[in-house]
Amino acid sequence: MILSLDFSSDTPIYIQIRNQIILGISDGRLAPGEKLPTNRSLAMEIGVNTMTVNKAYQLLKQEGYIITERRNGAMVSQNLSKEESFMKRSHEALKLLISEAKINGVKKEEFLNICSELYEEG
Amino acid sequence: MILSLDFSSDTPIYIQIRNQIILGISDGRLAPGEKLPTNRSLAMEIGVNTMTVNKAYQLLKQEGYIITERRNGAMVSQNLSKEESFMKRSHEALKLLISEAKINGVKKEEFLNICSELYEEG
Amino acid sequence: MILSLDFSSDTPIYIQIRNQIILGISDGRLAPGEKLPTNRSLAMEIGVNTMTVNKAYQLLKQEGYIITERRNGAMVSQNLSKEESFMKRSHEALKLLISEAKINGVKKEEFLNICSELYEEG
Amino acid sequence: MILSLDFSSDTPIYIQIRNQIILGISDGRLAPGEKLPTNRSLAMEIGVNTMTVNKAYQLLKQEGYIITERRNGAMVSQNLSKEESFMKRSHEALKLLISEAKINGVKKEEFLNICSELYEEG
DNA sequence: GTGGTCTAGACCACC
DNA sequence: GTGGTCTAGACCACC
Repeated sequence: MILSLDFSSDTPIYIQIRNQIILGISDGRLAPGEKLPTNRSLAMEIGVNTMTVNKAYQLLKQEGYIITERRNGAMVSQNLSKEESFMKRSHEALKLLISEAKINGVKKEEFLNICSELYEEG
Repeated sequence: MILSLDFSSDTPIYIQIRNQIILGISDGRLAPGEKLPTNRSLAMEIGVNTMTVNKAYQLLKQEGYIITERRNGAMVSQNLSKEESFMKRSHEALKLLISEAKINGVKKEEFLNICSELYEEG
Repeated sequence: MILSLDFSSDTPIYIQIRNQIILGISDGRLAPGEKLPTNRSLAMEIGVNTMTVNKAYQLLKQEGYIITERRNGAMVSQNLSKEESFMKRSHEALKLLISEAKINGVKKEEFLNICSELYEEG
Repeated sequence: MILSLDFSSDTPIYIQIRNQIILGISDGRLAPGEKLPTNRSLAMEIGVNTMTVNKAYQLLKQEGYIITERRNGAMVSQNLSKEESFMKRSHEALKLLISEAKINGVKKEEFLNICSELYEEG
């Protein structure tokens, strides 16, 4: 799995790493139970410090997307949480995105179609 | 129009101001062509530095949501439909939200229903 | 407020800092709304790296005990969360402590008395 | 006696083994004088290294909960009452738990009731 | 001035 | 060998 990072972005690198891994899980490039690269190897590969990778993994672990074991490294969580609270948490962000879409003249049907396609994609 | 800010949030204040104004435009509290408060008066009202308001306005201007004229201050843009720039900007964020929803077990129908409701709301 | 740290302990320093601050809030040495030292000043004072203090503050923030603002530094949260979920989270740790007490011949009344005293203390 | 371990927990395996054995002694599943499995058999059973079991046993021995003899393997200690050493060891942990409970709005009566129930349980 | 992020190293506990 | 912690620096965004 290849991570595409933008070092000049405002989004911190560890957040970008987190986001990329979430996208990977969502579209199936990373399967539940699959091992992730070690801190060191991923850090080497993408040219960042191990602390930065560690921070991303800590966040993903805390969010329940991965688990880390001292002996086996990190792997994608096997029972992804079906967390009811998720939509509550992301409600505000979604509301903002939809408001922007509306202002930009995106009709409801159109917006739902885009969402539908993105959902199918991965 | 009242802006609700959370000073202890991770989201920078100028981004919060921007977001609130976008929500206001979307739900009709701010009409196209309507004048926004001056930097100074808004800064006074919400208790922040004028530079912070200025930064929010600059961002909104750059995104095409408002127009600023030296004489008249800022006002909501009157032709707001430019789908393409929006979809380019927001595609990534929407994709991430949908990916997270999927991983958390939110079914497509359910997600679209929520979007539909939020679209109707404001 | 003075923090007593044990650098030779197995408990990581950032956890010790967190624990000490929780104790301080509990016994009133730190009042809700009170400002905490800045990362830098606390780090200097106790002779650790700013990252270590930062990690402790991040944890306390995430647990809802403090809030951090970029401009004002960190302060004790003003509405401490009355979180119902707390006893659920700490149930296991309490169960273990009580089991140890029992094995060591501490009678129920005695244990409750100790708890009662500790509760009054701070 | 079955040990339930969580390999993805932050708590080291040898500590989890120790804790489970303490819980077992407390609720009577393990009686004073009862023999514990050998290092090797327990290690096999739960799928860990013998060193890990050994470390747990060493800790339990040091805390006075079990006795190890070269010939007979390990067994639950027959005289388990040494209040003082326990209270010294656990005082700090209990104090912290109670402080957190207080901050989270758990009243003293409520806390004592929960302790009382847990004490009866096992 | 503040918190937040990041680097290039290092050491340690666990297994 | 692995993740976790820590240091001594540095720079940046925000305000």
